[in-house]
Amino acid sequence: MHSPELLKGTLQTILLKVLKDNGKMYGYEITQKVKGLSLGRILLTEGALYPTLHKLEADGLLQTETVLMGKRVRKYYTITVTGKSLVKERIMEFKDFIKTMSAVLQVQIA
Amino acid sequence: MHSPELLKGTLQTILLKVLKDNGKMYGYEITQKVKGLSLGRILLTEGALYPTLHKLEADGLLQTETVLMGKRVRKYYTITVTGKSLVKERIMEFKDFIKTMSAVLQVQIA
DNA sequence: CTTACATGCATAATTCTCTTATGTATCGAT
DNA sequence: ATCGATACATAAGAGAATTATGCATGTAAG
Repeated sequence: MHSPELLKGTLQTILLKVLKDNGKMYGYEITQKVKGLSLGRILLTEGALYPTLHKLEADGLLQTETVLMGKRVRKYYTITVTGKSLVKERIMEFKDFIKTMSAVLQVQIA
Repeated sequence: MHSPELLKGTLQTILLKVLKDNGKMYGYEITQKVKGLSLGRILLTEGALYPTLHKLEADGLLQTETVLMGKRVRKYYTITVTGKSLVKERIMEFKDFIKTMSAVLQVQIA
């Protein structure tokens, strides 16, 4: 994983986006999906993941559904309508951020 | 200014890069330069700027020179050789970060 | 002439977000 | 039976920023 400092502030956006694209998912599944999409570069830690999921739920951006798989508990998360509109906004902000940073650092993107 | 969360972790890189490109500069001058490059989107606060400059100096990435302008003190910063090689690395990391995030968020850059 | 804004540096208290550590527990493979 | 993967959760601590505060000079407007 590359310098994790940069990830700060992007976790919520990542979670919302992955849930928007993939429908119902549970925590561990999300970590694996993000690991895959990032080619192993983003490894979500549980200490960051679960509190953030809880916060997003408390804020009404995610809904949960607890399911028993055999003897194991699984908590499925689904994005809400509010969450969907927020993720759109966040991604636009992220693109704008990249544009701004590229100008400041004088780097060529893509 | 857009959501400042994203800026986290990029401040050191911004300062080093601006000093690398512009030679000797003082704190306030840096804030104005960054404001210009970012078209007013990145407004560095003093509470973040000065402690970070001090840290970069303590780490041997910047050198200082204090000058009296009339009755006012100005502290000029210059990037060191170590600083120059670090900023190169940091910018590469940043580009990699953008690439990774673009893959995760499924957004088109450029 | 005084008030406000820009220039210029600095530190302290607080907040936010994440890492690291810890705890609990199930499942499958060796 | 033991280890690694699966699965959730919280607490303590670190790091990097914001916000607030303090000090001081220069300059333009009213």
